Amino acid sequence: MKIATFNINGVKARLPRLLEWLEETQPAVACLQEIKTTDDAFPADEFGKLGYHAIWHGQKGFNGVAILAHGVEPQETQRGLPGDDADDQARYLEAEVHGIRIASIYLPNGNPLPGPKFDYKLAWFDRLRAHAAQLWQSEVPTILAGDYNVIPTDKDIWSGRVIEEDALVMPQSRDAYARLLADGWADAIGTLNPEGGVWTYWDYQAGAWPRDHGFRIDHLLLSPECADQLVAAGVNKEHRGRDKASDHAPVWVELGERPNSPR
DNA sequence: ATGACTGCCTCTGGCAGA
Repeated sequence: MKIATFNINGVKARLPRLLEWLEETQPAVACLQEIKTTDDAFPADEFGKLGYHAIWHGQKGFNGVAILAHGVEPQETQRGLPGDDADDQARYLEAEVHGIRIASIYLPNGNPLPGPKFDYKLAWFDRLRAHAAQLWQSEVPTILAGDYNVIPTDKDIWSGRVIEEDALVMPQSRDAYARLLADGWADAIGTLNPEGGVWTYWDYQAGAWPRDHGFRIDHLLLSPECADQLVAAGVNKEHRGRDKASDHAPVWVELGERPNSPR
């Protein structure tokens, strides 16, 4: 079963690209971020034509997350990240699909820093870790998928020098991400590509795409029950090069019986 | 090279993104 995450940078502007990606790669579940639409304008019918059921958490103008599931209704388990009643940004949605709990996460960017946006990012990270610990205790197979807005190490960016003062690489951001991994969550792409060099984002500016000046900020973190089932993971890089593409590429994991696992 | 883009909701320019 393939589970994917895709920061689409506007579900309405990106709809043809998104639909063709679903048709071509056929993920069982797709987590979307930055849908940038209010709930009433979410194009659920278009996904329905391809057999996908959807839940979504929208917001006017920016942010917004969704979960699509092929042939089955996602069973929503959480809308909005717990831990701060004053936080009204649409950045977290969670559902159970085929017995797997799946979160679609759009972690705050955090720039500029220092300042309230960076503080919000770090506080959001703390809340995510606390909620993830609760999910862990439930022992339901879980995948925390989305745009974490963290470049985990210098192996995850084309050049470590270019954005050294950026919220994506600051030690506080990297430490917060590392704490999730230390809690036991497995970074699927990172685990299978220890040498690094895998990108999920290329800026629209400065010829970043044709020069392959990218970095890795979209992650799928797996609970042990899911990590044991991990057979492959990758990036649909080619989709980044198409007309009117998102600045992110889709990232996916394939779960199933591992051929070498003991019976 | 100090440059370079894109979407959104219009206050069609300012904000947000990364």
